[in-house]
Amino acid sequence: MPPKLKDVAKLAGVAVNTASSILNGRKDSWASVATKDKVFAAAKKLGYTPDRLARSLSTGKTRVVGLIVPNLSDPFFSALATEIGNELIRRDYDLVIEDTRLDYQREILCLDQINHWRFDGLIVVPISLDILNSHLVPLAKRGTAVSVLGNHPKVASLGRIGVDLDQAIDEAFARLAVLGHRRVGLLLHGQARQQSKISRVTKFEQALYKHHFDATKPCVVNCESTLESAHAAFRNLLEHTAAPDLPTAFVCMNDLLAIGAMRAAAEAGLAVPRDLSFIGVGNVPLSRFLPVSLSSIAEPLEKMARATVAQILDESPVEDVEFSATFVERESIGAING
Amino acid sequence: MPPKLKDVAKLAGVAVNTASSILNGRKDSWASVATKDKVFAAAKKLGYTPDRLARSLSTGKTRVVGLIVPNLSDPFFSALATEIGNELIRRDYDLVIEDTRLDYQREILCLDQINHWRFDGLIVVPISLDILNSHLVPLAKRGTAVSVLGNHPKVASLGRIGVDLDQAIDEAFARLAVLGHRRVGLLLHGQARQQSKISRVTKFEQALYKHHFDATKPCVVNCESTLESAHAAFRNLLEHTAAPDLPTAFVCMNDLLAIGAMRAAAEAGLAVPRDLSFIGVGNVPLSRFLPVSLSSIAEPLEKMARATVAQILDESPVEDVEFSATFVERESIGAING
DNA sequence: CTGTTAGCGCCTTCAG
DNA sequence: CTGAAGGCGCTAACAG
Repeated sequence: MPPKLKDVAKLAGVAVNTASSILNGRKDSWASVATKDKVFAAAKKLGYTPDRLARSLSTGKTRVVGLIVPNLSDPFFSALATEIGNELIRRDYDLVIEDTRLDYQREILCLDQINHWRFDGLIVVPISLDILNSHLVPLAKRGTAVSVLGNHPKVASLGRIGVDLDQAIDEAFARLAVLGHRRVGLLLHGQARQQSKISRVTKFEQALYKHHFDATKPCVVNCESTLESAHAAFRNLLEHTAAPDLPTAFVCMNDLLAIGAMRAAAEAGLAVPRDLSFIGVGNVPLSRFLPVSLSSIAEPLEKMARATVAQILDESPVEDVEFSATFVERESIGAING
Repeated sequence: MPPKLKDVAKLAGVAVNTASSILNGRKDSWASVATKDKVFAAAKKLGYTPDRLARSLSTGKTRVVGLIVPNLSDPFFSALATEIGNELIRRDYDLVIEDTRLDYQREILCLDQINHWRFDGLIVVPISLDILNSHLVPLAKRGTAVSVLGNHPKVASLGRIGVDLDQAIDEAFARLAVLGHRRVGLLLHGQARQQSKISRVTKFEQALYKHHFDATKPCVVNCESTLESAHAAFRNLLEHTAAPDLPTAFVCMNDLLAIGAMRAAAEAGLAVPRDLSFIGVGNVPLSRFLPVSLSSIAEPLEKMARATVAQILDESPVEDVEFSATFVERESIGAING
C-alpha cells in the first residue's frame, strides 16, 4: 500500500537506481538539477517513505543503537537515556531503549533479542556482570559495537565508561565530619553478585575509617533499587533501632534510595537535616527540586553520554573512559547540634 | 558473520524451508520429533538468531509497536511507558519509545520516522493535536493501528483513550472548600493550541465557580511542562504577589509542576500544607514518597495501558475508551486556620 | 543518466 | 519431508 521507490521512479520518469541515488544524496549521482527536482517532487507527492527494513537488509546497517538499562522509572536512567538520545539525534541515529526492569532473567532475554535487531551499536548498563563475557563479548565479536557503563574492570573488545567516585565520596564524608557527624550509615541496593556494589561498599567503608567515623558496628541497610524498597527498608530500620544507636547521616547508593529513605524518616517524625542528614549518588535533576533539596554525588551524565556514543560510533574511540564525580551540597545535610 | 537459516539447515541435514517451519513452530510441519530435535540442536549450537529485518520484510509484520511521548523524563510518562511495556511483553511484542522532548518540530520528525519503521501499531500522547489529521489518520489508512491517549474529540479510524477528570476535580475542590480555602490558584502548562489544556482549564474554572471560590480575579500561572519551568514560574509569582492576594491552594496540571512549585514555595519560606496547599494531576509513583506527600488526581495508568494496547493489537477493539480519575488525598493539603 | 542484474535473509508455495 | 523458485523493498555494480 505505501508507495515504493519504483513508484517514485516511474512518476518522475527516471530509473530506479537514479531515484535511489538522488534521494540518498549519493555524490556519484551526476544527475541534473532538473531531474533531481523531478524525483524529489515525485517522492513528496506520493508521500514516499523508504522502508528501513529493506534498506537495512540491503546495506547491513540499521542506524539504530540499543540501550539497555535496569529501570527506566529511575530518574537517573531516564535522564541518561535522554542525554544519549540527544547525542544520537545529533548524529542522525535512532535509539531503542530496553528496560530490564531490575530482572536478571529479563536482562538475558533482552540481550538475546538484541541479536535479532541487528543494531549498529549497543550501550549497556548491566545489572549482572556475568553478561559481559556470556553475551556482550560474543556480540562484539560478531561486529556490534558495544559500550558498557559501570565501574567494572575493562573487558577486551568492549568499550567502558566509568565514573571515579573516590574523590567525591571523600569530599562528602569530610563534609559530614566537619558538620559534626560521628556515625554515618549506608543505604545500599543490589545483589551481592554485583561487583559494582561490592566496590562501592568498600569505598564507602574505607571512607568511614579514613574520616574517623565510628565504624565499629557500621550501619548498613540493604534494599532493592526502588523507591518502595528503600522506603520499606529504612522504615524497618527506624522501627528497630534505638535512637542513640541510629547514625546521624546516611549515604545512599543512589538518589532514588535517598528519596525513599527521607520519606520514611519524615513518616517517623524525623526532620531533614535537623535530625538526619542524607546524601545520594547520581544527582538526578529532581534532587535539587525536592522540598528539602538532596545533596548528591554527581555523575557527569552528558559527558558520559557523549563518550559512550563516541565509543560506539566513532572510528577510533577511546576504549576506556573514566570520569570523576563531584560532590554537590544541598539542604539535606546539616550540622549536629550538641 | 552471524549464522543464517541456511547454515542451520545444512548442519541439521534438512532443507531450508523445513528448518524454517520447525523453528517457527508452524503446525503444517509434519516433521518427526527426531528431525525437529536435530534442527533445534543445530540452531542452538550455531547460536542462530533470526534476522528481524529479513523476517519482517518478508512477512510484513514487525511485532513492534511504537510509543510517542512528550517527555520521558517526566515520571508520568516513564511510568506509562513501563505499563505499556509490561502489557506488550505479555503479548510478545516489542516497544520502541520516541521522546518528542516537548518539541512540536521533533514530534513531526518522529512521526515521519515512524513510517520508515513499519511498526505494527502506534500509541501516541500528542503535544499538538494538529498531527491527528495531518499524520495519524494517514498512517492509520495505510494500515498501522493507531491509538491516541488524551481528552480530545474522537477521530475516525484512530483509537482513543481518555480520562474523565471531572468527578475527581470536583472532589478535590470540594475538599479544599471543606478545609476552608477561599482562593485557589491554577498552575498550567502547555501552549494555547493544545486543546487538552483548554478543556482542562475550563473544567478547573468551572470548579472554581461551583464551589464558590473567589473567582473574580483567578490566579492562573503558566509554564512549560518541566520541573525547571514550573519552579521558575511559581517563584516569579511568589515574588510579585502580595501575601493577601496569594491563593491558599494551588491545583497543578500535573505532578511534576506541583513538585516544582512546592520547591519554589519552600525556597520562599512557605511551608506545605501550613501556608500553601498543593494538588497535582497524574499521581506519579513518586508523589506518595515526597517528604510532604502530594495529593493528586490519579489516572489509572495500568488500565489505560491495557486498553491502548488492546486497541492496537486486538481483533475487535473498543474504539473509544474513557476511564475516570480518582482524587487521592495526601499531606500536601491542609486546613486554613483563621 | 538508463536498464538490468544480483543480492541482503527470510518466508511461502508448489511440485516432487 | 526435499529442492527450487518467487517475492518482500531496497542498494549497488555493471554495461550501455
